[in-house]
Amino acid sequence: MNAATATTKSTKGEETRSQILAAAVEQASTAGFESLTIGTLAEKTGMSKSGLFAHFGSKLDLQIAALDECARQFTEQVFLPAMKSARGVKRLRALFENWITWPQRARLTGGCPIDSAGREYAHQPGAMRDAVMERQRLLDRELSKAVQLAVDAGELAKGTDPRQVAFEFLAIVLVYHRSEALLGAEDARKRARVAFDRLLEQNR
Amino acid sequence: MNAATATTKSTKGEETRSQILAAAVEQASTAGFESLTIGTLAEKTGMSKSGLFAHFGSKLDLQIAALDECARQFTEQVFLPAMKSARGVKRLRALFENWITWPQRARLTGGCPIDSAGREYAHQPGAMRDAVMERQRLLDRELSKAVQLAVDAGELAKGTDPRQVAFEFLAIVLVYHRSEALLGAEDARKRARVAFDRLLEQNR
DNA sequence: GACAGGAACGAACGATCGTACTATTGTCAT
DNA sequence: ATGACAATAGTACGATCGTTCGTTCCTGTC
Repeated sequence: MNAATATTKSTKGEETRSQILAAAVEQASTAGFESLTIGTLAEKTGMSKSGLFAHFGSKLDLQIAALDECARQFTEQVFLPAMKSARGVKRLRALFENWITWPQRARLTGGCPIDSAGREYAHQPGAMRDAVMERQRLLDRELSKAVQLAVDAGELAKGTDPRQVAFEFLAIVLVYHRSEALLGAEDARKRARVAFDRLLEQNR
Repeated sequence: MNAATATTKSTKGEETRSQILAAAVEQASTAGFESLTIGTLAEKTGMSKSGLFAHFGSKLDLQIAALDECARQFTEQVFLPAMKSARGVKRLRALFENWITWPQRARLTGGCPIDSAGREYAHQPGAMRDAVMERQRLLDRELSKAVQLAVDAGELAKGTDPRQVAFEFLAIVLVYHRSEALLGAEDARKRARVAFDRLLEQNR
């Protein structure tokens, strides 16, 4: 590799693989991970079924790879940027704002894929469920930690239960993503922000 | 029909049709409406594919019928019972409590099918989406109305925005159904109730 | 320029999908 | 009891599913 893509070493295979995953993530965001299909994905990427299939070895592996890619994008575009804000309420706000604007910014026309995956596999045992719940748990922990930091900084009341606040934080995010289609993104966002402000206010 | 099932007139056909729908609702609650399959459903009800198919005429009609059945059960088991409580906060509480305990009471092992449908079709145009969103809108309106009654009764503050409260009400319900699988039903319910109490408190 | 290895393709498989037909069974008013 | 009609079964169709296999193409090394 002489002077390749500069940022990342990438053999040809890795490159097309990530193209496939990009298509898969978009598909999953609109119609869910269960809708991922070798044939459809092959058509969307202009490949043959077998050529695409070879990158993963099984449909399940493809689904899991797509889930990982979602998590990676979430970390990169929602979580890490928020970490640049000062710990405390400011960071919580950044996290919230990044999160609810993420699908739009990332051109995930179908909304938050994390939401999608959570609902799809919550009640269906298997490898996907395990993977989803592990991610979900991690996210919950990080969220609680961010709340705790706000408490430590004295920006939220001493007695605050971080996990309860994280619970309600997630509640607002979920209902936002749900209501977006129903109320329109604008109204939904306004309501979500009002709810979030009150959540912070309440625990101040 | 001499003295049939007493409560409902029901030809043989209608009876098996409702059996099919019962199976469909259960299936949809765990794996979503998109997972409904003529073959699987036929096997589960002990019928032939063609025999089952004849009841609906198309898969789409089957899905819509299953959705209607969900809505019917919701009305019957969640909404109407709450209407027996005195209007105001008491009724809101009943609505909330009935809602979060509904899947368990109705043996919908996969959680709230309304939640399922909302997420599945929010971003996918078509007849199912239209049907889901119509139901969703109706529910939203009824919920807001119930909140308004609490305001009128002086149990919530004068300036309260009923639709905002309905929004946050729904937020808690959604996150509850999501977290149930993650945290266990017991913890999730506790957190949901805390959140709900605070929502009421806040607007008092 | 020959060669190796990775990457993509084409064709085919058994299974299952939704749906259309026809035939058989069951139910109910007369 | 019989005839009409609703309810269910049987069979077959084209399409698509995930997957396998053998072949071809591309790329970089000696």
